[in-house]
Amino acid sequence: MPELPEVETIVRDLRPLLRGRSFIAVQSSRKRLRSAWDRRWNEAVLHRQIVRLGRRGKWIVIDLANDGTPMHLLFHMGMSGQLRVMSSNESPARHTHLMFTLDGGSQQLRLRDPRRFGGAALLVGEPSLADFFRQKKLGPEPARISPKEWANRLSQTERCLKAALLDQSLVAGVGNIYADESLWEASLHPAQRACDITPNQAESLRKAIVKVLNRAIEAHGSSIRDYVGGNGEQGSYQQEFRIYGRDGQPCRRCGTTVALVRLAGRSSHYCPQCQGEPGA
DNA sequence: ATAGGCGCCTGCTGGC
DNA sequence: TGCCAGCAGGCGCCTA
Repeated sequence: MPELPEVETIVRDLRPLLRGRSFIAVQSSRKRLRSAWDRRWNEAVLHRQIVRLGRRGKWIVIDLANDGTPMHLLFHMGMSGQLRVMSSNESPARHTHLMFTLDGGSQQLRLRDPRRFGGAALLVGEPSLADFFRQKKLGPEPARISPKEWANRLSQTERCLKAALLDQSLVAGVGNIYADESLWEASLHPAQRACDITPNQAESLRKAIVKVLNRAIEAHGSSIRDYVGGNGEQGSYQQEFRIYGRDGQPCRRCGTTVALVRLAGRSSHYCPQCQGEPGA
């Protein structure tokens, strides 16, 4: 589930709750996560000050103090992940896989992930954080990419726009919801070949992505099923969807019935009128 | 080398 | 009412 706006919301929620604090105990379940947690890390993260919380693509990055050697605690939410600070008294919800008890003992940072497509990792020293993301082939942040580089990246793939936007190596953080929302915003058809669009279209798409992601962050993300922020609260951007999940309903721009197709193995919603047909 | 398909998991929904 | 197929916000591996 969580795409860039949801992950950013989790980070913003957790930052004031975690910064400056440390873990005094870690409990891990035996269920294997896609990004598997090594039980030896339970000990390694203890008693280190949490220095910084950030985000890269859909990854949450927590820096721990470690005498000059970098130590990064990473989380990925997959499709159904939740990362929240909760009271230690609260009994863990089903599918809670990691629990980090905070100093003082009364609160815990908990990772819950029913589908287990997410996970966590600890990077100590080398490989560096940059190497980790290089190995993952993680592309640039949408807000940082230059118009020129963006147009260049799109021009180099024959895949359809929808598949290109979902490719984390082309641009980091966009998932199925915000790909559809951005393509609608830019009036571009999801099946259009990325290399076929004009420089002007590429630029309007870049702006649309940044605009949609920023609006979603302001709304604390989209809560469809599982998603909640780092404080357990739901987002509200699902109320502002222009196209995602609206198949069969009238387009908010022109009233034409919103269509649903399958592209890159994912459901893709678009308006046949104002997003045109590819090549048309 | 690139692009598409499948599998990994659990839970919920809709149709029969 | 109950069952089961199909589908869900992601991503890595395999194949053509």
